[in-house]
Parts: sequence; structure tokens; C-alpha cells
Amino acid sequence: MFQNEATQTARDPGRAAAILEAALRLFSAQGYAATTLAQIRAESGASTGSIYHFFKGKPGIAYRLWRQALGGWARASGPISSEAPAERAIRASVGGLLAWGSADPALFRFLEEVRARARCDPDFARIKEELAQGARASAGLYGRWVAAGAVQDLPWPVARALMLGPAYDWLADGGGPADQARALEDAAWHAVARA
Amino acid sequence: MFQNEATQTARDPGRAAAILEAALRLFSAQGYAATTLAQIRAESGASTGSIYHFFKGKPGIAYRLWRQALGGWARASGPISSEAPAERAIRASVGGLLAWGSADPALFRFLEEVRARARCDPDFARIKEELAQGARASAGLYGRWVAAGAVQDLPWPVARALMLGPAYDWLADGGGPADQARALEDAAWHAVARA
DNA sequence: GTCTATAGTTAGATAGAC
DNA sequence: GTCTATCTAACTATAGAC
Repeated sequence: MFQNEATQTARDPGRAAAILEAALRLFSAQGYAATTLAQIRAESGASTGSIYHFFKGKPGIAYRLWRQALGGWARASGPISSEAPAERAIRASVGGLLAWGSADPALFRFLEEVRARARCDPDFARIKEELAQGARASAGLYGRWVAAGAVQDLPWPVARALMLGPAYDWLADGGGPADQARALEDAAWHAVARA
Repeated sequence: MFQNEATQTARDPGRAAAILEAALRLFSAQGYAATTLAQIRAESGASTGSIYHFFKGKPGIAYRLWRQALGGWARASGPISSEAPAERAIRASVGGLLAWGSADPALFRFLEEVRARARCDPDFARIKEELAQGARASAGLYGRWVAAGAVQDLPWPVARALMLGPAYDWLADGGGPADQARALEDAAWHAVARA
């Protein structure tokens, strides 16, 4: 307030968002490493200066998009209490991934790439940490379901692979109709459910 | 023959292979796009000239590594006749992937990246074609199993996701002990087997 | 077959005007 | 907050001696 309109020539409503959208289009089409700031500039209409004003370079853009992706998945999964029964939680999580990934394939593809490259790319150091934290939390939750006798006693890497592996693979391949997604959600539950 | 030793100062036994090995180490650690020829030069000890003598730049190296990967997987799966029973073929294929991927994690990680980026990266145009060909062949084979009543009547993308998705996910996460691999092979078969 | 040298581009990042 | 101009570094690929 008390600010002259002339001193604030153009405003951000759109600028930062446009940069994110342009970057996502490029990341999902060519991959993160192969995308240059020059391309983001051209695709978004923003200038170098604006990009560095809003983000800490390419890694900063990637981090924000990654948070967007996690948020989208979580929203599509709905609220999952940590005391929810195993079947409800697993179906919500896998179903949420399938629904969100189908609705926003570009962001899903970016999530996939980040997951693969976070292991080593220093640009993703912070993401790597948060990813490991999430994995520990999930493993703990699964362990409690095992103790409660709700699911098979599988090592977490195996359980995770059985539940999420097919969904990731199907989405990475381009997804498909909703009934296929439903079949994958069913399969995810039955793969770990107590026989 | 009839060739003076002096005219052939040093020989390839090692040169081309060293380049491939160095490139694979770097690709699997940093990703294809993030790896530069300068790094391959330093890691392999070869010079720019040698690299371009044996390969058509970075894409040429990638293609050769990709063929190596397919060969390794196929060898680990053993001979699979197209008339083999569904269970035998599926167990061999998935088990082969798990065994080979566990034994050569770097090459597996590279295979994963190629699969993800072949869709768009022009460097992988040839790989993309051959990948599509392989997918058509697999889908046809699965269709014959369906007709024979050996497996569930699932769309190929779903069947593929159920059989290979968990294996890919587990290997991408770093793999694990052999009994976990065996559990995944079992699950792959039961996920598509006729109930 | 292997090398060095270098051409020709393009990368990410900063400075400073407006 | 947005821009242009520019720096420095690094890239891929080729040329040509040995």
C-alpha cells in the first residue's frame, strides 16, 4: 500500500506460475537435465531476470514442481488418517496416484524422473532427503499393519513394489481408461492383503 | 595380415570396452543427459578422437549399452520358446530381469532411464522404434495366452504393469536379497494367472 | 587407431538500468 | 518486478598430425 502504480509496472499474477508451467512442459517432454533456461525463457515469455527473481535457478523450479506433484497426489488420495484401516489407506493412496497421474500426466512424468535421479543429482539433494523421510514413514505404517495382521509380512521394499510398482509402470506408459486404473487399485490391495 | 606392427601402434582390445564401461558408470550415476564427453574421456582414459572413432558420439554409446542391457536380460532369462507355457515364460522373463538387474545394477539403471526418455529424446529415436516393436510382440504373445485360457483377459498395459512393474520398482530402489526377488517372481505370475 | 588443438555453440548465472 | 547485456565456462564435434 501507499505504492504508486507506476513504480510497479507489471505484476506477478501469472509470471511465476507461467514459468512453472513452461518449465513443466519442457521437463516432461525432454527431461530435466536436457532442458535449458533459454528454453524456459522462450516457452514462458519471462526473462532471465524474472526467473532468478522467483526461483533459485533450475533446481529451485524443480523443487517447487516436486512439491506441487506431492500435493496433487495427496489431494487426489483424500485425507488418510494414520489409524485408517490398511485396505482403505492403500486403496486411497494407489487410487489417488492413478487418478492424479492420469489427470496430470506431465507432472507425473516429472515426479518419476525426480524419483529416479534424486539418488545422485546434486540439484535434488533436498528432495532426496525428504524422499527418504517419506519412505521411512511409509515403512513404519506398513509395519503397524503387519503387526495388526491386516497385511502380509513382507519386507517394505517388496510391499512397496507390489502396491505402487504397477501403478507407476502403467502411468509411465501413458495411462489408460478408468476401468484399467480400477483393476490396478484392486490388484495393489490383493497383492499385499492377508491370504 | 601383412601389416607392420609399427603401423598399428596400439590396439582396441580394451579401448572401446573401456569407453563403454566408463560411460555406463557415469550414465548410471548422473544420468545420460548430465554426462559429458569430457567426463567419459577422463573416466575412460580415451581421447575424443578414439571415442568418435568407435561410436557415433554419445547417442552411439547409449545405443550399444542398451543392446548390452537387452542381451543381459535375455541371457539371464534363458531360452524362451514362443510356444512355452505362460507360467514358464513369465517366470523366466521376470526372474531373468530380477537376476540380471541385481547382478548389473548400473546397466539396469541405464535401461530404466532409456525406457523413460526414449519417448521424446531424439538421441534415442532408433531405440524408441525397437522398443515399440518389442512391445507389440509381447502384447501379441500375451493375447495368445489369453486365448488359450492360461492367463486373465487383461489389456496388455495392465498385464505388463502387473508383471514387470513391481520388478522395475524394486530394482530401481536398489534391489535386495534373492528371496525378495523370488517373492516378486511369484507375485508376477499370480497377478495375471487365471483365478 | 590414437592423439591434440580448436572451431563453433550454448550453457548457467550476474549486473545494473528502468 | 522486469528487463537487456554480458561474463565465464563448458559443451559437442571436426580436422589433421602421427
